[in-house]
Amino acid sequence: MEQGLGSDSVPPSGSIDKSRVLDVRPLRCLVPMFPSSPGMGSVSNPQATPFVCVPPTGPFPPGVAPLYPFSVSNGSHSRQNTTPSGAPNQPGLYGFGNTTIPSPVPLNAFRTPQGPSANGDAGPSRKGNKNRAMQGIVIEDDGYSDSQNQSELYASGFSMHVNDVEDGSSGRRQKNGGSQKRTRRAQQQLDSFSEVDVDSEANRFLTTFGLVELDPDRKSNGDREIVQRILLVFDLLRRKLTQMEEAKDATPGSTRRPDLRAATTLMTNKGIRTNIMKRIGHVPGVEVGDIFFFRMELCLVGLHAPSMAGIDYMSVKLTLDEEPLAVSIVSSGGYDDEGDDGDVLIYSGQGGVQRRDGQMFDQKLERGNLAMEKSLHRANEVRVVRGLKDVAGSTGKIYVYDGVYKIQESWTEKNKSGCSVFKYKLSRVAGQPAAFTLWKSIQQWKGGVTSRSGVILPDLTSGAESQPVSLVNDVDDEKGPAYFTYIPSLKYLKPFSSPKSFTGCHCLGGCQPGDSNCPCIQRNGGHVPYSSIGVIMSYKLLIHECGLTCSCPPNCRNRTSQAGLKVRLEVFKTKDRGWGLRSWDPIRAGGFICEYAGEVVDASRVGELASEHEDGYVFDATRVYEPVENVHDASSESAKAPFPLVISAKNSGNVARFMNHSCSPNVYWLPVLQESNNDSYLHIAFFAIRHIPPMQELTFDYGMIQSDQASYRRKKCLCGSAKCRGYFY
DNA sequence: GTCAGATCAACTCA
DNA sequence: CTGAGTTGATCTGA
Repeated sequence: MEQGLGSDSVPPSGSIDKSRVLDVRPLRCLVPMFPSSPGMGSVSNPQATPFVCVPPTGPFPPGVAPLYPFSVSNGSHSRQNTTPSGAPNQPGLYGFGNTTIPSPVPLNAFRTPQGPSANGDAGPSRKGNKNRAMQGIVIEDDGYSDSQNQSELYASGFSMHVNDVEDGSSGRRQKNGGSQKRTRRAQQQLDSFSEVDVDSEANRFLTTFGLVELDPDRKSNGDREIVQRILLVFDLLRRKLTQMEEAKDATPGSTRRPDLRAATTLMTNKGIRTNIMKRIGHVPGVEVGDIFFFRMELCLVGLHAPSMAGIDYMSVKLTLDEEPLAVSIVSSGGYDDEGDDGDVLIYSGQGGVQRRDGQMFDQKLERGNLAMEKSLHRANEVRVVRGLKDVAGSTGKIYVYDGVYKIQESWTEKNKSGCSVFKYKLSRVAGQPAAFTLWKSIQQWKGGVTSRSGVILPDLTSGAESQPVSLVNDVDDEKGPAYFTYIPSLKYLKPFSSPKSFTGCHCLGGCQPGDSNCPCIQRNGGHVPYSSIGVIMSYKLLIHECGLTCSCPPNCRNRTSQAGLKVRLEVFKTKDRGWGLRSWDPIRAGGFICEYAGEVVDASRVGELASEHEDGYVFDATRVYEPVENVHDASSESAKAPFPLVISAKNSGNVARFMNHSCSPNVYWLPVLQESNNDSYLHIAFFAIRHIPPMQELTFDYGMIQSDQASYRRKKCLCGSAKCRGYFY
C-alpha cells in the first residue's frame, strides 16, 4: 500500500496508481497564485494543466484542493477549518515569515501541543510508519518531550548507551543484524584495527569535549556551541583514525574511509549528532558561510541528512495529508548544474543514472524530485550547500553553506543521452551574508580579473614568502602598520641546548608513516604528526620536526612548519582592533597556517620588553594558558613549552604578528622542536582549531600572565565572543 | 496497523 | 578510475 495517504482521500480505485504520479507533466507552467508574487505569472501557462496552485494558507477556490489532484477528497475544501489558526508560528523557520504569506499555518498545523499526538490522532490519514511520521515534523519542545516519544526516538536508532564499550568489539548496533555484509565488514575492520580501539579513541574525545551525554534537546535542536564541538570531535577522530591507518598499513592503495568510520562511530554508536529533527529554513548553530570538507559533516550537524543524495526532504502535514517538501540540496556539479551568477542556481533533479554501468534513463517525479516540485508550489525556503573543488589542489571538495533559496520554476530537459532531466531554478533569499559570491570574488582577485578594493600593498612580504600577503584597508585612511622588517621565520642568536645529542634521521625520501626505524617518528610517538597536506593529525604538547642534521628533504612531511605559508593571507584593518590577519583560502581544521617569526629574546631581557608588550608584538610561550577545552585533549592539560621562549616581533616578524587575541579563537599554537646534535630550536606553529571560511579573521588566545606585571599590561578585550573574559594581555 | 529486517537509491571519497 | 562504503526511505512479510 501507499504511504501517507489517508483512505478517505484515496481515489475510487482504492489505491494510488503510481504511474499517474510519475506521468504528471513537468509542472513548470504551474504558478502559485500567491498574491504577491509578481512576475511569476509570466511563466504561467494555464492551458497546459488543469492544476491550480493556491496559497498554502488558503483560501482555496471552490473545487480546488491544496494538494495534487490524486489526493483530493470530497471534503478537502473544509480542511482549512481543521488547521489550528491560533497555533504559535515561528516566522522564518518555514520560510514564509517575512514574505507575503504571513501565517504558515499549513506547515506547522501538524504540530499538536500535547498528549494527543502521542497516540497518533493528528488525523485520520496518518499512515506511514513511525519513522516517517516522526521525521516529517518540526517539533516544538513541548511536542516531543514526553517520554513515550523519546523512547520512540531512541528506538529508531539513536542509542543512548554512550559508554557501552563492551558492545564495541562485536560491531555496531544496527538494524540489519547478522547480514553477511556486516560480517565481511567487521572482518575487514579487524584486519586494520579493532573496533575497540576506535571506540576508546572516540570515548576519549567525547569525554574531553563534554559530549558523553548529549541531551536529547540538543540532539533535536542544536546551537553554535554543540555544532562546533561535534564537528571538532568528528575531525579529531577522523584524523586520529587516518593516522592509525597509516601506521598500520602504509600502502596508499588501501581504500579506507576514516571519514565514514568516524561519522558512524559518532552517529550510530554514540548518538552524537545534532539537529536530527528535519526542518525548513536555517539550522540552529550553522551559519551562512560555514564550510565543510565531508558530506558526513553535513549529516552530523543536521544541515543535510543524506550521506550521498543531493536532495533532502521531509514529510510535512499540510492539511490532512502529508506531502514531501525539499529542505536542502547539495549542488556539487555532478549533473552539470550551470548558469549561475552567484544568487541563482540551476539544479538538476536526482536519478536517471544506473549506478553500476552509468546507463541513463528518464528521471522520475518521485523522491527528491517530487519534493522539489512540491516546494516550488509551497515556496518554502530550501537550504543550499555548494560543493566546490578544493582549490588547495587536493582531490577533495569543499562544501559551503550558502543560506536559503526559493525555487522559482521547474522544467524538464533532454540531456546528452536523450533522457529527460528535471531542472529547478532557485534564487537566493535576500538579506543573507555573502557566502558563495564571496568565493567567486576571491577567485577573481586571485586571477587578477578584478582587484581587491582597498589594497595598499599587493605583497607586504616583498617576496619573502612563497605566497603574497596583501595589505588591505577598506575601513579608514590609515596607510599601514608601523615599519618592520619582514622575515619568514624565527631568528635565533643562540639555540637552546639540549642535554643529549640527536643526530637526526636518514629518510632520504622524507619520513614515511609506518617507518618505525625513523628516530623522528619515534620521537613523535610513532606517528608522523602531519598529514600529507600539512594538517596536524593529533594534539600533542610538542611536535618534533626534522632538523638540520636530518637527511630528509625540505618537503618532508615532518617539516611542515618550515615549508612556509600554505594559504593566501591578507593583513587588513579591523574596525576597532587595529590590524588583523585573515585568509583568502579556506583552512581545514588542524591546518598549518604560519609560524610566529621574530627575534628570540634572551630570558634575562624579558623585563625590558614592557613597551613591546604594550604594542602587542611579543609572543611569550611562558605564559599560562587556560585549559583550552576546545583545543587540547585530556592528556595535554596545560600547554607548556619545553623552553622559556619569548619572541619579539616588533622590529622584524611575519604575518603572525598581526594576529589578534580572541577569547573564542579559531587558531591555536603548538611548540615545534627541531633538534640537531645538542642544539634545540624551538618554534611556534599556528594551526586552525576548526574549519575557517575565507575572510574570517584569524585569532588566537594570547594566554594569561601570572606575575605582578599583569595588572598594568591588561588590555580591554574586544573579541566580542560570548565567552569573552573581558580583557587580555 | 505495526514492526523489524531487507533492499534500494544516492551530486562520495581516496 | 573503480569500488567499498554510508544513511535514510521504502518495501516486504509476519
